[in-house]
Amino acid sequence: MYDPILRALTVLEILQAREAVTGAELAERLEVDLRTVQRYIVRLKDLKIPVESSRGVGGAYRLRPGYRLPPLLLTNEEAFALSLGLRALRQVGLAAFAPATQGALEKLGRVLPAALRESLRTVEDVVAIEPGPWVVSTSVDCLMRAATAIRKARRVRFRYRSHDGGISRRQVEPWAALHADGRWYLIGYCLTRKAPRTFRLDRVTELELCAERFRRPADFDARQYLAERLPFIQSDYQVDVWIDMPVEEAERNFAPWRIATEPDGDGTRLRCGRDRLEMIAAMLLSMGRRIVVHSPAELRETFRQLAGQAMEAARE
Amino acid sequence: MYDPILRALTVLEILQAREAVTGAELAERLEVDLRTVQRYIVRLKDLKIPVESSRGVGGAYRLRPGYRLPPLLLTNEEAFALSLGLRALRQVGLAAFAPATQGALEKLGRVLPAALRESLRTVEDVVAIEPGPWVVSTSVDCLMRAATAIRKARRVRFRYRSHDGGISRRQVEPWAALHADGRWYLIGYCLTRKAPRTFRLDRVTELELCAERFRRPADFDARQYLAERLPFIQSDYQVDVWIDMPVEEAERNFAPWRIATEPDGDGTRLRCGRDRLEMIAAMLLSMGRRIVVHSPAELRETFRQLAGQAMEAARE
DNA sequence: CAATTTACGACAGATTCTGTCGGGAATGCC
DNA sequence: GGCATTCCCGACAGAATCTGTCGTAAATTG
Repeated sequence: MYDPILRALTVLEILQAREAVTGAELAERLEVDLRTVQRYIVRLKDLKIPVESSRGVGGAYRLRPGYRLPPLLLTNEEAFALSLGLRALRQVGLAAFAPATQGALEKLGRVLPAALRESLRTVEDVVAIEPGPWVVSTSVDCLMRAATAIRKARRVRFRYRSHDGGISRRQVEPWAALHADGRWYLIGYCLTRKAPRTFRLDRVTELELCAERFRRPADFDARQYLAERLPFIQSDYQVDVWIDMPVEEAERNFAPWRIATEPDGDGTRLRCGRDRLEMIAAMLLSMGRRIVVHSPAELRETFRQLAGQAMEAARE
Repeated sequence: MYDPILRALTVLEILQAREAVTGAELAERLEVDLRTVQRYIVRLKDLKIPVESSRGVGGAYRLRPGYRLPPLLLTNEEAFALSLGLRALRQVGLAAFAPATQGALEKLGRVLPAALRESLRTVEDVVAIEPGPWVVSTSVDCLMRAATAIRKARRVRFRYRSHDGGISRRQVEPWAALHADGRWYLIGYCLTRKAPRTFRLDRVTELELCAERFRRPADFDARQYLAERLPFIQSDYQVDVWIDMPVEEAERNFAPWRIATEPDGDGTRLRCGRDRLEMIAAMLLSMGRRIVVHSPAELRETFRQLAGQAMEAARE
């Protein structure tokens, strides 16, 4: 065989695959004379390929360490975003990703040029992100499985702890995974309850993918669905009050807090589920508007108590 | 120049660097005839290098996608974390990073094996993150400059819009950048005011690095500092009340909301800055504990009003 | 010091490379 | 359908590189 181009590329290939290789080994592999091998080495060196060589006993040729992996071509901003993004995972309750984020950062650092490695280090050393106190920790594995099931349109089954502590087994056709207000939610059709349901992923355990597939409802908008359902997530009380406030203003004030709004005369009807009434009552008071309680009856009692406390505080 | 090995490697190099390249361009670059270029292409194909070619208008040579860059060795979890992290940037007010995150995702996709590319796509297609309504948008450029200045211990100067709307120019020795409660803060020594200061990055414009360097205070703990200062950030009122609640419980309830706590007899002294008193008054009421107002005087009036409103709501 | 490995110039015969020429296929646009 | 543009390919003869052999040398290790 007499093919110089092929041989040159073969030498390069062998050098990338082996830690070290002797001239004799290359000669045998290429079926050429040792002198010819030496010439190929010189050719590669001429071509700026960093071949290193050592003489004497144990002597051999090597490629300069790291040469085998070329750089990943990211911009400075992209590198910054990747690094900061890994940090921001704590903000969505996924601090458990820490080992993976550390690993990813190290590996990225290995394939990026020095300048971009600097950006990674800047985020690492300088920037801090504090998750809010309402952020709930969620299993990384659980989220990843759920996301995969959604993508592959595969049913899932899991144990679910509802808000009152009861445990049940569910089988679900998962439609979407979404993070809001510090919690991860899984939305889908619950075959166990025969209705669409919203599950908090921090209450899900033993989530497994089933073999069965399903067809997702067409035009399903997860954000919209959750925005509508979230006010009524399982709670001890269903609150229903009227407030003397135009619906546009009410929307602005209440919708972000998962309180459903609906026009009602010249005011607004507010509805939501809550486990405790003090917070919602206090919040309504802070608006400084007239309020009419429709339900629950306990809410009137709560207001009576707040009134007493407020009078006392105002006195002293 | 007559050097076939060099030419073969040059063709390969150009193909890796360019999306597509015509025979004419290669011929010009290599200073050879078009026919020779065609032969080099055939040689590379013979050597199993996946060169693809198209004829006619817009015809050119390309390397098969993905061939140009070897795989980045990430685990599935790491790939998921990287992708989800980019999504989570919206949770810290950095939606403006969107072009960079898109670019980073595409580039990662190019260097990852198909299975991991699948993980990237899963996050892209399936997972949603909704930032809370209190999250404030912040300039990416501003944050990156600030972070760089901190790392290099370089002074910065910028225009600052304080909470009451006043504009001032500041020169600062930046110590830390930190995200909390939906906002980015820059902590440092303000040379203009001759004291440590905390700035909200969304109120900073025209931030530039200066040539001067500085020495950061030893053992500066940004988190600790911010936790202590945040309750008293510029506000219209400085609230000071006592609540009949043990300090441990008070810590649990109030510290997360940027309210400073301090033991006081068998209760707790609470202090914080606030622009409006209704919310803090309502929150205090919702604790159902006895309250004593130290300041401001207006807070007593606020409680009186809340009492009236609560009585009215309890009635009907 | 001996054995082992890399390093290199010179020479003549062997082999590849190159431009030119002529002919063809595929694609997109007017 | 015609035209312009791009890739595809065999044949030929002269130009250029490649190869093994030979002799000589440097560096390393035990």
